[in-house]
Amino acid sequence: MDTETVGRREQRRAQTREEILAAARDLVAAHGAAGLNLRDVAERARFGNPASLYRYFPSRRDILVALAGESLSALGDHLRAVPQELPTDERLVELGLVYLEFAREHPEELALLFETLQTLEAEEQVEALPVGVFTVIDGAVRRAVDEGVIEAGSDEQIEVIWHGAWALVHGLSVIEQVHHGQNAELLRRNHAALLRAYIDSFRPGRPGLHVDGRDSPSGAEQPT
Amino acid sequence: MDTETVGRREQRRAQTREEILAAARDLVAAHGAAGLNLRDVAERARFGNPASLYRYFPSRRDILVALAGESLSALGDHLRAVPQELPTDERLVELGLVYLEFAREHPEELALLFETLQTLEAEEQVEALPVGVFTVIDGAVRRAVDEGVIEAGSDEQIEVIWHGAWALVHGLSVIEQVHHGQNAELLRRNHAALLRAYIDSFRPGRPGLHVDGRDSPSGAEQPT
DNA sequence: GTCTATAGTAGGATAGAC
DNA sequence: GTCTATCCTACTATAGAC
Repeated sequence: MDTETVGRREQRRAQTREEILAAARDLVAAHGAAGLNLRDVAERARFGNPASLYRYFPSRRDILVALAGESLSALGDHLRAVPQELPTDERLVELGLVYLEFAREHPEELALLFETLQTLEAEEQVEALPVGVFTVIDGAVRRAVDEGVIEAGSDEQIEVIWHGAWALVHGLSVIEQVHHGQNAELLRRNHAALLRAYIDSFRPGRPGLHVDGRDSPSGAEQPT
Repeated sequence: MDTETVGRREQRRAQTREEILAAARDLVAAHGAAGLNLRDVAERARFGNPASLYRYFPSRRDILVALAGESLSALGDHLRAVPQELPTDERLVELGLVYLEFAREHPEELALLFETLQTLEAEEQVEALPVGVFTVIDGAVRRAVDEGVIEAGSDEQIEVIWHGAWALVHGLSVIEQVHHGQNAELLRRNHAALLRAYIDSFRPGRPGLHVDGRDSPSGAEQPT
């Protein structure tokens, strides 16, 4: 076996895969994941017909999962681009705004990402997607705790806080999408203020978060 | 024209429409809106074939829009069932928990609702959907302001606060869906605590929300 | 590894009898 | 207003030549 030849072949192959995914990404951005069909992908990737795609991906679904992984990775790149040098609380706000910007520019990719997360079991998520991206947020919150910007007494509390932050930010992105006109603008202009308010609610000396831990038997009160 | 006869006919017709929607709702709950097809709807509504559906709805899409309207209406019923007598801040938390419960029990319907909101323009939203439901949340926040539980100086501020609350709650519902196992449970158990923290951040005497109003020229700082 | 051709399936919508 | 029958389109995926 000539390893160099194999290396070239594999590189070429990986490149073709990338081209297919790039074509698919454009189409998803334009028509949504549900509207993606292999004919268009083949055409856009300059294949004569869809059959060739099956040399690179075993099914349509695998293309979408790979695409979701790339989207998550891209989101991670954006988040990591937020300077470490920013004051910790401002950095948290900025991370949120970057997420919102990503959601605004790539709404269909983000929707695909959530759809994919939903259909995969926990272990499959780890296999198929670069879930390490989430450590960026976790790390930022941990730093805020270390520096005393926010107060948290346990890992679980930290987890709840950053999941809540993720929820707030993602929810804002969803609601921004369903609004049109003036209301959307008013809300968008106040995203940063809302993020600051959320962060402030965990500052030391506040009533704070009373986290109900993983092993504690008493659940929070549930309606009906 | 015998108005009574016409009345009966129309009532009968409305009832059949309801049966179709009920069938569609079950199928959407089971397989998602994207998976809904008219053959299954016809079968489940005890029609011999899909053709008859077109006497009641002009297209598949119209069925889905009508369904989204019913889902929003049902959500409104759940929200209105939260007792007015509760202390104002607890009532806000409870409204959030009820939303989360609804999202947990009817995830596909809620997804359809957002999908529908997204595809409709602002005026179409008002025409096709019972958007008055949103006044329940708006009203609850206004009462909190009147009672001094939270502080807000303008209608715009109130709007931002309740849209933020909606975002947080909806985001939590989405993130709950993509989590499996222990993490999901930890987060779910702390939903109420997160909602309380959010509400507390608008209590009087806090740094509070500095809302950037609809007509003010300066936007909040945006990343890059 | 790319092509042509096509199998196989499915679903929205309509025509027209009753 | 419900039925049978069917058109038409579209899509994933595979077979097999080159």
